[in-house]
Amino acid sequence: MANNPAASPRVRFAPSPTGYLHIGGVRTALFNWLWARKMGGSFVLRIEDTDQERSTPESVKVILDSLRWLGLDWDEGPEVGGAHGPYFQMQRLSLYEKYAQELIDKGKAYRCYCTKEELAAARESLRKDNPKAQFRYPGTCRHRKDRPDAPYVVRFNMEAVQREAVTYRDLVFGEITTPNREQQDFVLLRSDGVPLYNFGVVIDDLTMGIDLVMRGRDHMVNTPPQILLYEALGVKPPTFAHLPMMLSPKGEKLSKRHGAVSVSEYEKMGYTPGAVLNYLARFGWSCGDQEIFSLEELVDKFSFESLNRSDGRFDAKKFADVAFEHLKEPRLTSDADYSRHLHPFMAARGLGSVDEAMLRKAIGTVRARGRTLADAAERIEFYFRPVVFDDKAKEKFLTPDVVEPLQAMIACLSSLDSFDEGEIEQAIQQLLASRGWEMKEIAQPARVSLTGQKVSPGVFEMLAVLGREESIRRLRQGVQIARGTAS
RNA sequence: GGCCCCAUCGUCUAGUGGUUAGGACAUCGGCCUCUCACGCCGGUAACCGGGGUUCAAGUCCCCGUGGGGUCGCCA
Repeated sequence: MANNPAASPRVRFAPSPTGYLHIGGVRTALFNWLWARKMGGSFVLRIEDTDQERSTPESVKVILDSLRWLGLDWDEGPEVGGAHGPYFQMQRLSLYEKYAQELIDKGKAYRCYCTKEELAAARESLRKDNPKAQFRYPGTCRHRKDRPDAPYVVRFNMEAVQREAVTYRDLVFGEITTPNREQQDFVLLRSDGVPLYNFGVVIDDLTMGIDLVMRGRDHMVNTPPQILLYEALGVKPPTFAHLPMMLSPKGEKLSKRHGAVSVSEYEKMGYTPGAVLNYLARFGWSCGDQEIFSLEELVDKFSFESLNRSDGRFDAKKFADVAFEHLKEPRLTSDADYSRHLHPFMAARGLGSVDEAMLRKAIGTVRARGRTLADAAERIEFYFRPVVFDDKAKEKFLTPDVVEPLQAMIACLSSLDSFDEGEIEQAIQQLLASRGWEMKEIAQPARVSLTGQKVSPGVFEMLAVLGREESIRRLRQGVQIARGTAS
């Protein structure tokens, strides 16, 4: 691309606090964050709370918490402050007022006294006369010289724009040209002085020194009027980069109808932040054939050249696989991180405090099995509580004929010097060889004794995690059941 | 409908004029094996259509077609 981004960019993520943090929004935030981190720039968080109908403080908290959980830290914004604050638009109203006045003074904007009702009526009558026509504000108040004592909005004056079209170079899509006849005298300030999206964004990006605006392609249509606004103010517009959209599996706009779309839902399902970010990063961006990335790798490898232009469809199965890959690989989720992320899921099962050293060893035995943290917690809990027997498992595998092998196993384990997995396996294999038994004969009885279930990690690795004392205790219990002397 | 954008397996994508069109997920076989997994091996599967340009086009151009975005005192 001819337009090179600045060396030390100032980028921003500007969500509106009207609900949860949408994964599409996370992807936008991620790409901005990656670029800032890679280039040593600044990632600014700004809250666009000008929709007073829908904005709530709870949503602000949810969004901030989600970003923190993901690890997308912001250099300036709510709670951390910064030199360009405040970072809530509703606290910047005087700024918008000031710039609006400047535009009015220059003849680039004007007060419009038309009421919503009048506009709605005009829209309606046009629709009746010519259903195909598109309503545009006719500029009724453009040249009014009087200043009635009535509510007004401030509108941009397209008449003051000389050029026929706006052309800009998008970092992803290349040169984009939009004819100005598509624009109209759009509203800058509402009658209550609160700015509309396009005006608020421009004034904030300008005053916050944002030099690269990276956002979803659904905003591409906002770029020309925003550029017109920068020009009317006599300043150079930032560079723009639009991202292809993430659509639903059916190709529609992604919404809650299509499953989980809020980050917190993935947190609850037991996906790690790294996995969420990984999946989202590979959506519209690629790096050769590599699929799995750590956050550090993403920072290192992100570039605009490898951003895609076409929209894609969200694929929950692929996402689930990425989540699993991250849990399997200690490089991506260390034992410490695994343990930390697993904690809430253990707590939910009443295991809020377990021995950390044992937990970490246990994690090693479920990494290749637990597809989510929730799943892992379920698979791991037997280590930390008395055995709960599955009736069918007990009936099928703890029968009188397994008493002897189980007892031999107990004796064998009792005689070991150390109790690590390798040594256990070696000793048991020797036992099997000497008696002419096969592993498959004793594996299920041992497994059911140790876990109560038919499905579990490998017998040797479980013994090593449980330790000699607990292992023998559970095996003895198995023997008792097999003998029929216990139920 | 106007304007803007996009177009490689079902999905995410590699590919920057010359490839048996590669990888991943999903799917289907098989192997490994103490259960379940992991892992490994292999199969099915794609350049939207039509015109150009070129010795040569998935790659460049044009036109269709299809899909998406957007047309508020929402963001």
